[in-house]
Amino acid sequence: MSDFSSLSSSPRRVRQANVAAALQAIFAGRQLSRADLARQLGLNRSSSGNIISELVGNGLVREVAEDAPKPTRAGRPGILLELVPEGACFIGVEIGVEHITALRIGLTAEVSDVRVVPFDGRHAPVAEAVDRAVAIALDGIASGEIERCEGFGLATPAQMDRRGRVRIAPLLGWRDVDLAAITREALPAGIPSLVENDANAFAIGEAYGSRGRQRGVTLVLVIESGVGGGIVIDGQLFRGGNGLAGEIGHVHVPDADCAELEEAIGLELLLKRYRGVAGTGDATLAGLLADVRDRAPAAVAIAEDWARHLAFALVQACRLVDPDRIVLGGSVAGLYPMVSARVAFHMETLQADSFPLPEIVLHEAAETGAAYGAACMLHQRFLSLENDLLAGDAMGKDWGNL
Amino acid sequence: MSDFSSLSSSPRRVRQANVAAALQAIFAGRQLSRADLARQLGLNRSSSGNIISELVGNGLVREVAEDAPKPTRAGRPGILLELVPEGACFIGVEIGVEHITALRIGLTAEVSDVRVVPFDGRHAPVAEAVDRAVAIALDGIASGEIERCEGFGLATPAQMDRRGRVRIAPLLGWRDVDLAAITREALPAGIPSLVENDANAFAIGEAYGSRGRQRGVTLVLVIESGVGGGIVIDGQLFRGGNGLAGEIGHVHVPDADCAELEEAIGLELLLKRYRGVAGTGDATLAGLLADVRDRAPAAVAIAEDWARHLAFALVQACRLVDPDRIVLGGSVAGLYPMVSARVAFHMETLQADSFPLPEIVLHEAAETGAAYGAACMLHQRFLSLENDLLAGDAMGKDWGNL
DNA sequence: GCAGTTTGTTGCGTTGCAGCACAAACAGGA
DNA sequence: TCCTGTTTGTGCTGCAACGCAACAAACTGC
Repeated sequence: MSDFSSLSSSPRRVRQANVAAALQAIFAGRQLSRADLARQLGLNRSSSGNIISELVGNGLVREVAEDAPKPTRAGRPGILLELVPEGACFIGVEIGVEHITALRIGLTAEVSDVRVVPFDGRHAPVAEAVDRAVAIALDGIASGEIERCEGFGLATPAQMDRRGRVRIAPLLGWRDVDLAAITREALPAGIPSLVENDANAFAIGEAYGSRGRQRGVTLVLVIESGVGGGIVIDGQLFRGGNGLAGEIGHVHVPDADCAELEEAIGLELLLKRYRGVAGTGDATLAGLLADVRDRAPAAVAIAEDWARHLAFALVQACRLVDPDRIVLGGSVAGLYPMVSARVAFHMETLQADSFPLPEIVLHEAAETGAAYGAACMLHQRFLSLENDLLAGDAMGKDWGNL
Repeated sequence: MSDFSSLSSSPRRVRQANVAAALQAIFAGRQLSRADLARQLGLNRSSSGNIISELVGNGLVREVAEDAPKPTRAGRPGILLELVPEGACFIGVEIGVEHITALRIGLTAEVSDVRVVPFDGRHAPVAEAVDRAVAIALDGIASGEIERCEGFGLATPAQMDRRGRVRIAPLLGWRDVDLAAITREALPAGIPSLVENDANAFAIGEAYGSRGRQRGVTLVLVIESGVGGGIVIDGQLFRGGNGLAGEIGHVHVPDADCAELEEAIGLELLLKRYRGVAGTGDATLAGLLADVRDRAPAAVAIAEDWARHLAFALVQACRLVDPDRIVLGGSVAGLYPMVSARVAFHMETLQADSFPLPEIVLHEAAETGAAYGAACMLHQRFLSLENDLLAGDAMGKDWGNL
């Protein structure tokens, strides 16, 4: 039976919606006056002021101290408002194959602390890994301000449904575990938690980093040993029916010896081919990148094949998903800037009709991307249904895993 | 600059949202009592009754006349409510290559009138085609009740952006025309209009037909000479960045002589191969279907290749879009029931990991699918921001093309 | 016939926004 | 320097819409 209650509203919910909209608008605009806010929200100035006074009282919003850069317009200048960075904090953690990465963001979604701890994810039972992640996060990252902590997000290279149950995580050796429940139990009571696939989290983080939800469709690829992917539509993660949408790594590419994109452009094949031409044993990604940069013919040939395969898969994705932007992340994506022209060439050749090709960009700070994205998902939730702080009752606080 | 006004609310908007939610709930549930509605909407019974009395006054909702099937439960039985089919009407028209199809649906989204008129779309200027479509719709379909007409939707085999500007329509010979504007001008003032790609409209219609917006992801294929496609997410059409999402017809399939799905499973190749084996000249789709049904070996071979290619493309789509359901429409899809086992077999083989395959269904009534979908899009809009009838001002009535 | 249950309606109270008025703060011109 | 025009922030009043409680009505089952 369908539930339409989310569509209906009551006076309480009206206020809740407006408070949330106000927070999102300030987050997106960085600095706004009460009058600006009223215009953007379509509210009266008096209502805007009322909402702001409430948020200031809660310590989430403050007036900007120095008002030096007066834009010198006619009329009384407004008092600019901004989010208080310390007003809330959100923790994002990634359990990877070799590291646990933990970081903290504030209300402005800027990173205030990062820790990267070596961790052998290949031989770690679920409970142990989660306990370790929680310990790193709570003891190190959020030591002083657990009372302000509004969420704990966990990103892992695992295929899971939208309720946070892991179907399979080949890299970590997990299978059929309820990661959401395990995480919930490992945390102190009262901290909302969330678990997500690492590529999906990465995708959200990339789209979210630049000031809140932006319109449009973004396809994100994370290229390491495997190739993960995620799709973000208007700032919301698109999971598909089984939480597997965007899994571009398993898309077919036409080649003699490798059928899937993951095998064709992943780290393994790259190093295998590089070992064949580099001669000496220590063939690393850094070495390959350097050789390509120096235009060593054998390395360039490897890179051009990489570009061709990548372009082919991207064109398939454009036809099905039609993204505005494609973001490349992961260490192997470092190859892209040197062959971006080749990628564009192949894509244009394949796109028979002259349709606008999406913008392709390289993501920096790829190491912390997934953890940052997990934190951003909590931040996004906090700003969209900000309520319990104000209303006092617990409605909504217990948001499942989604 | 982003606009957050859609997120904020005011008493006016509260009522508007609740009225819309009520209409949607009644539409989805067919027959509800005031108390049922209150429960589904999370409102008080008094508010529910208030909203209903307003809707009854507007002629959109009525009490069910015969209350014969008493479910005999404890307590006073509720008075069931239903939508008034004649409360509003929506017109959907498809301009095809050979026909113009026009139909009318009422508030219950059931078709009340259909006309199919021969029309040579290959040599028709835009303005002429649109004028013809409008004439058929207004004179024939909506003759008596134009005052109740709440929308005119036009579906065409054209690639267009979300503002209704056609980039190119190869089958109709159009290029760079503002179809939305032309349609708006061809209509009498006051009738909201909407234009949409035919495959997209078909997709919406399929997902919408069974009682309002349903959750989940549906991928729709329309297989004729070409292969069109559309994606519906939670009842909303997903257009992608340039309005090209779901264009599965251009996905690559690995084969010697045809590179794209459209060529591999479209009508042309099918008939070409069938001509080669059937001997005599009049090779039709109906003949092929009959031969396959009779297990004629040459025809079965053609059908099995068709199944293999289709399965390959569907698996690619599953990896990127991950739909819950796949719907096959168009005349060529009639081949599917005879080879569904082959399709399933190939898909399972390709899906190395044992992930749940989506349900695949055949769509009936494919001829009127696009026109019906266009009408459904208007119906959907009417039910989601039903306002001007009640509020009196024109806010929202002028919904652009989207 | 009576207890128990569910429904539809009415009146009252509360919440939250809009509209209006007004003081404050600034730019520009006489 | 003063005055006009403009924009901002803040009270105050009114209104729209919902929740709550109470009650009559309608039905089942014992």
